[in-house]
Amino acid sequence: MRDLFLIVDGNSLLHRAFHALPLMDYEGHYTNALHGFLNMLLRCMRERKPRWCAVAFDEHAPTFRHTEYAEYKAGRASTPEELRPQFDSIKEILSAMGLGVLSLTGYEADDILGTLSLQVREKGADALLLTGDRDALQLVDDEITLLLTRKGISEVEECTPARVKELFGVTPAQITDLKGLMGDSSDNIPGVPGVGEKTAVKLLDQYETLENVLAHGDEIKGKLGEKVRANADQARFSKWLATIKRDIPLTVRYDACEAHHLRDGLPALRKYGLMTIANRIAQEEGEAPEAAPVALKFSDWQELTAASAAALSQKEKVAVYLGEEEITLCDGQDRLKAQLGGQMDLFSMDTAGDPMGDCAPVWQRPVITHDGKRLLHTLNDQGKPLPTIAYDTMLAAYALNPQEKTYHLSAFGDADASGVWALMTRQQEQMRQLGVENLYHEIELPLLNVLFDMEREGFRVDTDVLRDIGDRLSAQETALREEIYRLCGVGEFNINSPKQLADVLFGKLGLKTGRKTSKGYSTDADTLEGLREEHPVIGPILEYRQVSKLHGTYIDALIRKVGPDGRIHTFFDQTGTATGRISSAEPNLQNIPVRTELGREIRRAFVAAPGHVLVDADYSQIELRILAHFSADAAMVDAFRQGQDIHARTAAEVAGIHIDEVTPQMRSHAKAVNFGLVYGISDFGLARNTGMTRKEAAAFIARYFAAYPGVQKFMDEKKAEGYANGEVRTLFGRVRRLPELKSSNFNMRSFGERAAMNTPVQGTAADIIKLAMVRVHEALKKGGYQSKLILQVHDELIIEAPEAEKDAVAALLKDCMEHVIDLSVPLVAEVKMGNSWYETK
DNA sequence: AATCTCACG
DNA sequence: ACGTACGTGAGATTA
Repeated sequence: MRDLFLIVDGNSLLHRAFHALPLMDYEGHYTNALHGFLNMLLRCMRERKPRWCAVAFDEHAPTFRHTEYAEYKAGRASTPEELRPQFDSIKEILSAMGLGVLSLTGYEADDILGTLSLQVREKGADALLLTGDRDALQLVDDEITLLLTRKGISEVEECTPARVKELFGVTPAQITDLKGLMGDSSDNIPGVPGVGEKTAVKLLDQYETLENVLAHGDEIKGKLGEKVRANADQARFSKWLATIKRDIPLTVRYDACEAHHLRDGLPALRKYGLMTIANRIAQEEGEAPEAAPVALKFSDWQELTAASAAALSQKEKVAVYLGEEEITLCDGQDRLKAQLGGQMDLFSMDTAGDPMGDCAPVWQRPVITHDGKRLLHTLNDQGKPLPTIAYDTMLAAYALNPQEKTYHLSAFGDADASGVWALMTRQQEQMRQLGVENLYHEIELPLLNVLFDMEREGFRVDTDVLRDIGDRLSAQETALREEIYRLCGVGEFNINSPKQLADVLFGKLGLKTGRKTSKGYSTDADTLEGLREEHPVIGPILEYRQVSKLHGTYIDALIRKVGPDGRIHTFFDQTGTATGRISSAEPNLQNIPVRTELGREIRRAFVAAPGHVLVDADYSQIELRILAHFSADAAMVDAFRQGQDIHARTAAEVAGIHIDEVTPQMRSHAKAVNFGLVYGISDFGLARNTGMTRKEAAAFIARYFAAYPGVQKFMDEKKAEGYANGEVRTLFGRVRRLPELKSSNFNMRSFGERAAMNTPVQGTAADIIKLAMVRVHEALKKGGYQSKLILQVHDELIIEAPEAEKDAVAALLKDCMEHVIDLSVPLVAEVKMGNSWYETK
């Protein structure tokens, strides 16, 4: 088999990858084109196994003169802001992989493809071209094959001379002649006016080349002949424009294009956060993946035995990583490994009946983990002693960037204990530089243990209550379903299907349509609410939606989650949100219904254990208080210091009246504005939520800012800060990066601006309640209480307390929450107690 | 797997 | 002019 040289049009492929993939960022850098490009390139190399590979790029000569050529170039769109830096990155990565990176001043990538493919053929090898640019089809012959990307970059099509003939009706060599005649509007090539594809193909069929067509111009009859003769020069120029150069002064060192050193690119790939690609290459090279890009020399892996574990447990700190199939330990020097299920594994780490035996001590040491909460659960489930988590690389990674797509260890390096150790050494300096050490040490790390305890405790649920409600909901569902079919009179259909429902409402019943979705017309509650008066079926549909949602999400699903201990153990995700909030999943206990009476009934099932009560405290208006603190706006600070009804005060300020004169409607609008402020206000959003017109909303906002100039200043400052630094911060220094602000897309930028205004507020609230949780947890332990924190819902904490402790614990909880930090306005927590969550509202 | 809808703060 | 309120998770349908 002949050797193969893969030659890639870097410009074409990178552009296509950029537009085909959504923007993603890694610590403020865009890498979407890198991802797409490398995946495509590596897939191609895996399939075709070329001996050499080179990637060509445009390198424009500086233009001094205004030439026709420069004019033609100007017709092309310039490179987007987010893509430009990715060109340097890809060149760096490709060079590191030992692949050729080719460019020549004054020439474009396709000229390099043209010239190099010819040189390769002369050398007696085959050339394989990879590009998304159909112009390159002219280069195809029996020894030069072209792979053309399709559907963005997800597929490639192999183009042989026969295929070209099929597509264009001419041979590859005739493509330039074809373009000379018919032109190409996408490339600003004029061609001969009035000559289209059909005519051009016919002419070339007869005369073979453009030159021959022109030479026999007088043979061509009628209007066509006139046009060809009149535009001969323009046709020649067009052909020249369309012709890829095949003789540029290019010298390629083949030994610098050998495609067998991909592994050398691993550090560069990791540098740009391209972990999936790096890991795949490491795996393909059939070696243990390389150590993380930090100069740390680990000795070889040793078997984890009683003796070696005991030796390691003498060390001050040990990194532990619990993999799928193995557990690994590392102290920065030695590395131990054991297969789970083997003789010496996690589950025999302590000698039965002798917890201080020679294996156990390793759990008595402070350990370094990646997702220590998970390790604690595993050990706890096995009845093992629980170590102190001295450092957790997952939480540090979150403090460094709360917007990673995943926090799996493999996304940061090699997935074992030595990877954890190496990651830690890297992060410590990074956290110092970013100024998030305090956030990490004082809030995130201590919170890990609090959340572990909360997950372990769980929330007691009375399934009889749930089943009872479930039965009632089932009956309602059936009745409503029948009523809906009757009122529609078009037979049975699936009410849960937005598509079928829209067909019935907007098609068969002819109701007027509202908002559009990507598939059709929206049938969401907002839209239907507007149609309530139009047709009697709307009411029952809305009710049916509510009932079936409650049933499906909060009855059946919840019952399945109750454990043998009669309690639901949620999972608190400490690395899931961009703002610093925690989220709850499997099941989500942070969205249990409360806003409607029917839904709120479900909270009757969330109960305290016998002899216990629930102590529930929630912060009053914490986000607006934070806004008052940040903005130092006199009127807003004053309102909170005086303990006024903030929404009524807002209405009064905006209307310029006394607070006692505020009507319920005015208060409700003011409330909507206050919500809007926290979300990053816009007239559009406010109008959508209040039913005002956009103009009215804009006027309302203007009056608001006139009354609260400090708030306006704060919003402006946050936006400016976002643009200047590419990030905003919370009161505790938590960082959120805002790459959206660099986008050329208006909507993306607007989104970035709203996030710049919202994140400091929402994120500071998250910081505050997290710190309060750490304090409450600590205070309960110190006070010797049996009471346990069991749930957090963003601004609300729930403790399950023995009857005897309830009053003391209620006071403790309120005190911790209100005094966790000193702001310029008071923090207020309202405490309620009851036997069920329903009763604490 | 993506989309729509809706539950919460 | 553009067209979304911020942050989440989950179930059902559809592709």
